[in-house]
Amino acid sequence: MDRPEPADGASTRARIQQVALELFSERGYEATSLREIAERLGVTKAALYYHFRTKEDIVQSLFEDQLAELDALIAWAESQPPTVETRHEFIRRYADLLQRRGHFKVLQFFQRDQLSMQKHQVGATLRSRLIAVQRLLSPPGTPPVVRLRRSLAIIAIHTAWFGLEDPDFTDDVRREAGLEVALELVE
Amino acid sequence: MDRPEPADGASTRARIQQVALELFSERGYEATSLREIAERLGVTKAALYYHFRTKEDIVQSLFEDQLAELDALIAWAESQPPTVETRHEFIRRYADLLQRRGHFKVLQFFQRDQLSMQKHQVGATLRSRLIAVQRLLSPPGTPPVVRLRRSLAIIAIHTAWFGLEDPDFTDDVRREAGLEVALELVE
DNA sequence: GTCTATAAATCGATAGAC
DNA sequence: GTCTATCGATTTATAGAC
Repeated sequence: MDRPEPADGASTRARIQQVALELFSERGYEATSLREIAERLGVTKAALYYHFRTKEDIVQSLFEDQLAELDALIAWAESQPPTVETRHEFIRRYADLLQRRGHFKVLQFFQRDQLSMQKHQVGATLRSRLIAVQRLLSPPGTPPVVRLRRSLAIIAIHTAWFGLEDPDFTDDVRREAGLEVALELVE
Repeated sequence: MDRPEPADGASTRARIQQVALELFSERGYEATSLREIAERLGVTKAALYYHFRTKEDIVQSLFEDQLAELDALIAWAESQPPTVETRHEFIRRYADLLQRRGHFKVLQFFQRDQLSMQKHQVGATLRSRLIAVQRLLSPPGTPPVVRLRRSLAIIAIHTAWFGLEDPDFTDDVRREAGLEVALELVE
């Protein structure tokens, strides 16, 4: 199944993914051409097509791991009673998920380029999962103000990671602040 | 300065703006071609160029009014003492601004297509104004957790308008819920 | 003010050599 | 696995008739 890894470290495939996420995050998916990705990598456009069938395949590969982990987290939460303890534990696990392997970078790109992502299958799927998270925190019948607060709990974690400009904030500060505010919002 | 208005109601210029915002909001700025805008309007592409010099001019015109009002609001807030009363009044005025003339629709488009908008002058300007709002609510020295809460106050108003899927929510419910949560977050 | 026609550039994707 | 070369489609924008 796996291709052999070259001795020079990151595989070309992984380097394409890394550079693509960089450029997509700077300019947006639609405004980033395969020529630009290839140039920053020092290869030609045609080389990309050896590793990915289409441009869409590249962006899809960026979301895959994160989507699988999010699916598992949602499945866990749906097996639990809808109590405040479950919501607290969900928030903690969601915050862990985002921090692991820089997953928040993919989510930041998704949030800032939502409209481009909608027309791709992986974008529509991630969107539906985020809606599932909302439904899970706010079952039918939850009053509007409480629903808004619980929506903001998730957004608090996102904002802690990529909504605060201050370069003084360390990863630890962001993590702790996001958790503290999110936990009080799902009370 | 003003062009005479045709008798049939909305000027062609205003209809271009309306259709452009619709399509930009559906598919994103980059993925929307002038051909599509022209087709939905029932005119040819060339007609658009009589009313707007470039595609960028169209999107710029969508932000102009809102940017001017936001500038005025920021100027007002900067003339006030940074007290909790000022923050409360700012939140109320900001909520009013968003509701007036459907301004939240433009902001919704901006938020969902941030990356496309960054490379246009009007997008960079709006972004800098939103950062100014944050700085205003959280002067230097504000602890991270408090800063996060105050950032979320603005986001609460945005989310009330275009972040909650429920079609049962009326404009009044959204307005009141947004205000209530935002006000408690800037305490 | 709107049209037809077209210029000039760029894009995603493919063919085939090496 | 990467290259050169190119195809076909689409884009923003313009020229000039009406």
